[in-house]
Amino acid sequence: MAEFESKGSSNFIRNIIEEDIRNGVFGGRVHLRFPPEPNGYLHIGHAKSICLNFGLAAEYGGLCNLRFDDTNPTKEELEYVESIKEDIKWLGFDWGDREYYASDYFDQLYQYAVQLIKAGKAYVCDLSAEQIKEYRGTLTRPGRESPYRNRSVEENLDLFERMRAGEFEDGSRVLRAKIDMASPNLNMRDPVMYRILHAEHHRTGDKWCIYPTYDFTHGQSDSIEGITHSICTLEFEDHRPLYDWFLDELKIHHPKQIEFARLNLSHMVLSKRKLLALVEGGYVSGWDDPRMPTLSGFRRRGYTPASIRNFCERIGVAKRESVVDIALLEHCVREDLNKHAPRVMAVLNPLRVVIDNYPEGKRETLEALNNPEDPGMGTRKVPFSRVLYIEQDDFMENPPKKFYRLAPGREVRLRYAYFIRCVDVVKDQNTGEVKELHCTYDPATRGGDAPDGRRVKATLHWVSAQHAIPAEVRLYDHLFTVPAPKEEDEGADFTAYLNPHSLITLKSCRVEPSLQGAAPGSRYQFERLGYFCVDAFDSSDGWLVFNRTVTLKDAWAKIKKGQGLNPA
RNA sequence: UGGGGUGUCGUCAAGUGGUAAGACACGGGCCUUUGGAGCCCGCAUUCGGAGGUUCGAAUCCUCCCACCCCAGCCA
Repeated sequence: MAEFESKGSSNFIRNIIEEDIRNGVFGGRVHLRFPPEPNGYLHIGHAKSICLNFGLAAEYGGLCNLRFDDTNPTKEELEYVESIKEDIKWLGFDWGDREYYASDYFDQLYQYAVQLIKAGKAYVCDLSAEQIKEYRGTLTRPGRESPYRNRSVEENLDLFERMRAGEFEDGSRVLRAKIDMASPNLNMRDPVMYRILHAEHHRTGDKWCIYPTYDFTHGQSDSIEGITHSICTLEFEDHRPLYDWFLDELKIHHPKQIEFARLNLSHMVLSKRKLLALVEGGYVSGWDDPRMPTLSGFRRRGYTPASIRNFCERIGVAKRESVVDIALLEHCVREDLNKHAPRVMAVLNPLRVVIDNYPEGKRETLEALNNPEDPGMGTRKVPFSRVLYIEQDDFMENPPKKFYRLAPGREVRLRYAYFIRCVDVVKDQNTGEVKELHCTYDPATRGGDAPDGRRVKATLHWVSAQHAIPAEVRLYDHLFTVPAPKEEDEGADFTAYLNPHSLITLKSCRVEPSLQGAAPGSRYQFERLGYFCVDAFDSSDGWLVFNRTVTLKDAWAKIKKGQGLNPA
């Protein structure tokens, strides 16, 4: 029998799981979980973890739970749990009825704590936060034992019960594990298990005024759920000995923890702190600003769930910290959208073109392919008339080498329409700005083919002036100008690298009439320009707003850059 | 100067003693009614460095170097 149908390349986590299955560890079961804290929005880094956990579970015929690690009522909110669930569903994963909360285990956790107290492995400590810090020692100096470390089991039990009963103030006492104040691993220097927090929890209300720390919750929660492999990020590697200690002292099911490196994306920041700073500093319009790396931002930008899943598969999983080039993500959306997005013509910066020899008042309906990649997507009608708009960038009065679009005297093809030749250029008297082009068309080239076999170097997109719909288009670009927007040594912080052109709003665009009534969120390819989607919030029946998801690969832009011309 | 990790192409990343996959990016070509898409070719004599073991090392050993994480009653 075939080993495992391996999707993508192998990685160390797959290797571990496969070996465990082979050896019958955990009875061959694979049960994973995605454990977010409901204190913020999910971003693409979380997507990596979601795809990993849910993907691995599906791959090995296992299960993946969704568990909210909600142990800190002062930071967590219902709004976040809702957004997290929505984003996971959008990404395409299903946790079935296995929606859990660490807070569901508060009673059990309390019992575990009592069990450790009774075993002489935990004690109530009256030291203040500052004192605990002092007693902890440093990286190179061992800590000192708390004077409360050797209280009797009875006293500890009594004090802990009274902590729970609300007799003490926040911060006045904590429950600590009695491990080793001299351990080189600071996590083992009698870590805090419970703290007093008179705060209302979004799920348990005011039932508790003591809350377990993450360290005393996470491992046991995985254990309670029968998780086999607890996949988490690198920074928890140092905590593993502590989780092992709790699980072993408690003598309960012991999942295997595996750590991997979190995702970093070039030209972007992914830390919660920085993302929050972007939102609060007004650098972006919110958590779902299309420039944000949040799943809600990508959704609004027009990214497809499939493209993000594919990206997460392709970046791989490893322990070395790395920065993935955002070009790979962009490649993944293009790849998906190229196959599925209907094509349409839209002119972002209109330049008026009058076809001199085309009858005034005449209108024709031309047929256009909805997707050359997929004939099954059919065709549509596009109106043509005497006055058109083309892209300003598609005309140059004095074209440089390699520019083979429209220029005085030059002939080009209008996509699905006719060959046209530029015969005159109307310019603003004062500014010299090109206001309008006069062209002639060749009636014999209807549809875009010349019966005499003559060729043109370029094909331009266009819209009929009187039929086109006005629209707003938002052009998005990388949020940062540098691959790794780090903190500067002095002065500037990471916001110094914000790209001033990350959003360009165009309000005099013209799109072909078939776009009338386009559904919010629907995605299109604007031929020769890129992929765009109807903004789900700002677009309405009367005013279409499009977000640029990603540009098409642009050979001309590259040439321009090579020639040192303004990339514009 | 404690402990835990990591170092393979510009960027990710396979590789687990038998003679460096793949992807993105990049360069070149073909094709083209999107300068899109697609297709083809090229792209690490070398795996952080230095020694060593071996017929043979990115893989084993030794030493060294660099980078990341840890001193929250955050997760």
